[in-house]
Amino acid sequence: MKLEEAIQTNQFKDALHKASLNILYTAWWLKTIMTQELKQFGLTHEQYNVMRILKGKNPAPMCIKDIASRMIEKNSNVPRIIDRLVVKKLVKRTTDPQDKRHTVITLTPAGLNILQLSTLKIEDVIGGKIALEIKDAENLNELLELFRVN
Amino acid sequence: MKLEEAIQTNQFKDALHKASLNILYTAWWLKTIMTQELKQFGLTHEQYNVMRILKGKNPAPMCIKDIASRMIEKNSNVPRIIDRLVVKKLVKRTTDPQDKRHTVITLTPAGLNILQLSTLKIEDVIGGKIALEIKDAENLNELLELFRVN
DNA sequence: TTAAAATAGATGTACATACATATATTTGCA
DNA sequence: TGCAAATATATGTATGTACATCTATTTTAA
Repeated sequence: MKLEEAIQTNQFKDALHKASLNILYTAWWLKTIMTQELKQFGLTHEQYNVMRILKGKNPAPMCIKDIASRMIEKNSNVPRIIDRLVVKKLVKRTTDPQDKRHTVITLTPAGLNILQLSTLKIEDVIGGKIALEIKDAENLNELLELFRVN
Repeated sequence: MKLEEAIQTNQFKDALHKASLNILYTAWWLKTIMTQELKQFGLTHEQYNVMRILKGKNPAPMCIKDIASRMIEKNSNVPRIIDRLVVKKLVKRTTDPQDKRHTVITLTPAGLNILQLSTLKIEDVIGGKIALEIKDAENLNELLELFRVN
């Protein structure tokens, strides 16, 4: 859907203003697709994101701070997202005996399993819904980096 | 800041996967800048967005549904955002006598004033922080539309 | 003409963000 | 050594999203 149709307006100050709204809308659109797909696994987008980060180091554990530094949304309250994953027994939380300030988190086998299943599904859907050539994706990445310059 | 640095990884499946994360991160980055600037006016990003939508029809009132249809995030709970603007006396809420199902909202003079001040500030900051040529912005808009095709 | 369906909005709950503050532990230095 | 500062995490509150459900009003069609 075109942006103008999605937000029922074509009153943009200029192309930069429109690009700002377009980025916000596209991010919402993408999150919504992922949220829909993750529902069948009982996961939220953010819980999935934390689990993917954990998988990057698996089977080694990660502390809260290291997880947080890899989150897309930098103000994510990681301890509380972990709370919910612990309740579902998808991760395990223990205190690092080397430094008792650290809470260390590891994926459980059940967590790893559900992560693999949901990742297959997500990649399937993303690949199927998003029809962007490699060349265009690379170009998009460059423009987004430029957008954030400074 | 480069995406790789921002989320402390360079493990992307392909350019499309990277673009997805890049869009989510850039949206978060942009919202954060706006949130910072709006703080001095006691507004959140979403409250500001609702007020801008109201300004588009000002001085005519808008009903909740019409406001919602123009929101970027389509699941925004508009009645509750309005609640907070009413408390701050930035908008007025009345029932439409023509159709009592409709709640109609208008900007107050105070609301219009704060909107104008905050818009000046926002445009200043956006213009100052985002160094994207018109040509690049147009290109970015095209790629985002392509990203959402289907 | 009146009862069912549609429409508009309000409200409840779970989860998340933004941010301030509190607590526990470790480090560093006088 | 011992205490202040730094570090890591937890927790409280306001706001917002996602979504289900409830209420009030209007439209519709038998």
